[in-house]
Amino acid sequence: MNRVIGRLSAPPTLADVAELAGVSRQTVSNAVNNPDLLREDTLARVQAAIEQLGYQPNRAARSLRTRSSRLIGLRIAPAQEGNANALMDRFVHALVDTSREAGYHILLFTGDAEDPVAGYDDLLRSTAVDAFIVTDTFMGNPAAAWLRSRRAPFVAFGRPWDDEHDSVHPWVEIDSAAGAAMATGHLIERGHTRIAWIGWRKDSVLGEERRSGWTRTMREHGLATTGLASRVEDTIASGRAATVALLDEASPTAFVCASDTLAMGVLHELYARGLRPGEDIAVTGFDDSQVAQTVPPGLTSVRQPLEDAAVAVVKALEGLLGNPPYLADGVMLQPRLVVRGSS
Amino acid sequence: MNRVIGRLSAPPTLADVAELAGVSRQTVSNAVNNPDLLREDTLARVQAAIEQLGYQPNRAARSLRTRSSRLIGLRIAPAQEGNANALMDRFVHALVDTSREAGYHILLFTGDAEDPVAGYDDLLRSTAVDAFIVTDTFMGNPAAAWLRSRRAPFVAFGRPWDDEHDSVHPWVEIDSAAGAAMATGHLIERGHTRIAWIGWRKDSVLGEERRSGWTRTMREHGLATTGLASRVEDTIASGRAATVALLDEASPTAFVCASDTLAMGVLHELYARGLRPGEDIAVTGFDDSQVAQTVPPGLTSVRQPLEDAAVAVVKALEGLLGNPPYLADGVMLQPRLVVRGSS
DNA sequence: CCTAGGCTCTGGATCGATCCAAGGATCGAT
DNA sequence: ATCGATCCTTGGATCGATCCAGAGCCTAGG
Repeated sequence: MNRVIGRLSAPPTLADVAELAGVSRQTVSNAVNNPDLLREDTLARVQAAIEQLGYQPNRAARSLRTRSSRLIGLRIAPAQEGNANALMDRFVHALVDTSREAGYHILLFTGDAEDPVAGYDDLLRSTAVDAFIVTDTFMGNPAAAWLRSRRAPFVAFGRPWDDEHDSVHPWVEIDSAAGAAMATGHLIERGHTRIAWIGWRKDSVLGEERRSGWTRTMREHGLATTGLASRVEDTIASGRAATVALLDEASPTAFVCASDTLAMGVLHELYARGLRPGEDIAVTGFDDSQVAQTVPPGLTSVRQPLEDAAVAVVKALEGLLGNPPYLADGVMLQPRLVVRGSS
Repeated sequence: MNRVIGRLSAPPTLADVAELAGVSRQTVSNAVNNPDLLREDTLARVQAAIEQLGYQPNRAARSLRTRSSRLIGLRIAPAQEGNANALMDRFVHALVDTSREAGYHILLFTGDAEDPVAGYDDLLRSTAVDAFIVTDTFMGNPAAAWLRSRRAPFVAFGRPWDDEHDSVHPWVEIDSAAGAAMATGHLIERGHTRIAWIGWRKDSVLGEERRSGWTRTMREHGLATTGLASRVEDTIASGRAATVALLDEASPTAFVCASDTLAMGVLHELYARGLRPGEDIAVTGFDDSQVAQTVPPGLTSVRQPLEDAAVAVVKALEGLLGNPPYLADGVMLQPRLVVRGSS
């Protein structure tokens, strides 16, 4: 059976529109890009022709001439399973929405596990994207330093990770310490005094940042922190192990965790002991993941304003790619606490 | 303070390579696209020049000439919160990985809520992408029918949704009925006989599909289904309400759910009643979401082979975009059951 | 009446890669 | 030595949009 497979019929070009409207190509181009250069009646005629033919500029041709693709590269790290972090998903959605309004599309890519820079390099050299958004900067992301050395435009979601305070690229960050402080303050309000911290290992800048929010708030209220902190890997098993140790040695009545994953570790141990979160022991997480939203009785969690972050990122991108280019200031956003049954 | 903002220095062009290697542009082009047309020593010389300059073909120029962008459009629906479905995330990851190997990149876009076709139309008319991947076909997605009418190449993740058995586009689907059957069979093995079903409303084709897996398996084992089925919205609250009704009226000892979200509804009610999932009442979900993986004591769930699905989708795409184009057959993949504490 | 200057509009060149048709080199056979 | 065939290489045209320089028209001012 010989069946014709769908192929696009050739779309109309600028020249087609020009002919129909009885003007030159350049005039049509102006109608699209600089409408105020045209006389009113000409503009109307051209727009009618555009409408009639359903004309849209060919992206490849435009991109070739203007040397800009209106695509933004976003590298996505391998999906992690067995934890509760689905931050990226929400951020990507927000980003796609926001950048569409600014006339940009998001191009996804991955790289080798070995060479974190490979994917960036390819896209850069083939001039496939105008800029990048770099997300996991807190881990000392080598891609960012590399991009900077290549003078490639990019915006970091996360503050500059190195000592260089004189940052040469825009960044957007969410105030993690404030988030942890909120969670801690909330538990104190509820009458807790022995509040434990379960966070990441000391080499995580972001982890230490979040921890400082807990430490600060405890201190402000004259509460002791000694023996109440634990720093582990970001897995459920580690969170659970930390819970066991803390419960047995320091008998806290509440846990503030650096991630929803760790908080789930706490919930696992409570479940095993037949304790009820929110009634017997309070727990808070970080990220407001779907897990936090759905686990019974609901996990109180620090929600990051990813939608606002996306807006700020895109705004910074527009600055970078604008003419003249403009280097936007760093932006610090405030998270908020979503209170649920676990506290 | 006047600081130079990063701009890319102009990348080398084909002509640059040609000059360095002492050959013509076309020869360099052949070295890249049809290496076997060159004599061995010429090829080596050109490749050395390419290496030395770090040359990569300009995507815009290539795309303009060949009328193909090597980009695949993927529309992402607005992120849904408060449920447990994070299917898309895993699928997108798998897709990005797989399509990279095939030389494609994934372009994300969204559309208006009102006009589901708008985003497709723009990308199509501006020849921004070579093809689309359409994901939510089971809901009677109008985009698919529209794409077909425009003769635009696309692959559906999900079977053709309408009556037209003579499908004119490739599809990849996961055998939902088999998944539900697995879950049901697993519970029967564990000794359950009164196994309830909580699924989606009757107008969901996919929902009825999954339900049939439960019905069939129950029947095969001579078990009654009367009064044991419930069809509701895909929310935690609905799932919980259905659980209440079923527990009170039909006293099942196990629940098979059409989604992890509904299963979480069951867990919520069990939690409220002080019942322990897996010990007092067994529960299974669908999709193996992060929620299923992390909720204590773990939710048994049907895991879809999204990585395999991505591979099949990309293979079908390569067929569609190949020369000559080839219309791949529909592919049906089998899910597997991930057993956890809830059963 | 003439010209300067503003407003519109135009045609040719250009971006960088690939398609195409034809040119040159090489080789064996006659 | 000549010819044809094969293999490799080449310059010009092309994809569709935008940049650029300048042409035509009109009005205001001298």
